[in-house]
Amino acid sequence: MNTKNYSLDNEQLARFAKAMGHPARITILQFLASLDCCYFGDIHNELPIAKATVSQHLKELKDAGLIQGEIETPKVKYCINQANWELAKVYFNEFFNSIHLKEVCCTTVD
Amino acid sequence: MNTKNYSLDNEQLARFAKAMGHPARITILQFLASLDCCYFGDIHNELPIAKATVSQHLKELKDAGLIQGEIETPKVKYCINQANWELAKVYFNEFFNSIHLKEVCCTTVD
DNA sequence: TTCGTAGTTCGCAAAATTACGAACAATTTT
DNA sequence: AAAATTGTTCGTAATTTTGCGAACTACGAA
Repeated sequence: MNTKNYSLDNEQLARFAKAMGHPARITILQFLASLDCCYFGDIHNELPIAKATVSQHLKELKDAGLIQGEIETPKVKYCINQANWELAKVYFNEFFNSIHLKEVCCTTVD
Repeated sequence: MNTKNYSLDNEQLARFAKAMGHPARITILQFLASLDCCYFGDIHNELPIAKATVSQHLKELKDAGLIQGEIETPKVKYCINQANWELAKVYFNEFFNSIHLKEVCCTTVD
């Protein structure tokens, strides 16, 4: 993204989080994961957006490594990328569980 | 964001994920959580970016509900919003754990 | 060969994100 | 009163994101 130095782990976690940062993409991931496997058209049917936009969201998920696609002419089959899915799961788990909150320090939420 | 209808849960999860979708914000959250509490200046020292930009990132985390701030003149104290932090934890856990992958369906990652 | 199906890519527009320096407030110190 | 400290807000710029329709590719069917 830029040349600022953040840890690689933080960059990877941010990349996963960013890919999940849109309701359409969350919906796609849940749908895909619940079926194990399906075609573009099935995904498009689940979403209230144009196919060009669905295609873009799928590309972003693919670039982030969370899903993978396979051409089965004339259709395109999509599924979860299991290895990276497990990786993301580990990253988020570590992120949330390595932290043990002790006290509330700020009382105001301005 | 727009008027498309996604489930409220998906919108909430996407909102949390989006807030986590930048390495600077991941760094802030980890730092804050490791200390329980600290001041703006401490956060700024951890990051390779200008204070105005840090302030913007803090605002986004606050808007997403993940942190909270309190003025302690002339400083500003920040900490994790514990209730929403737990909520996010639950959302991500459910998202990743409710899913049981069975088979690999796509072999190609084009 | 022409048509239909299934998706991707292109071109565009609007909006949001990221980043910075400068200006500004609010208090404390000198 | 003047100066220093601590952050936020403003104005601006560059880039990215989101979204759509239209054009395009690739294949199979009529």
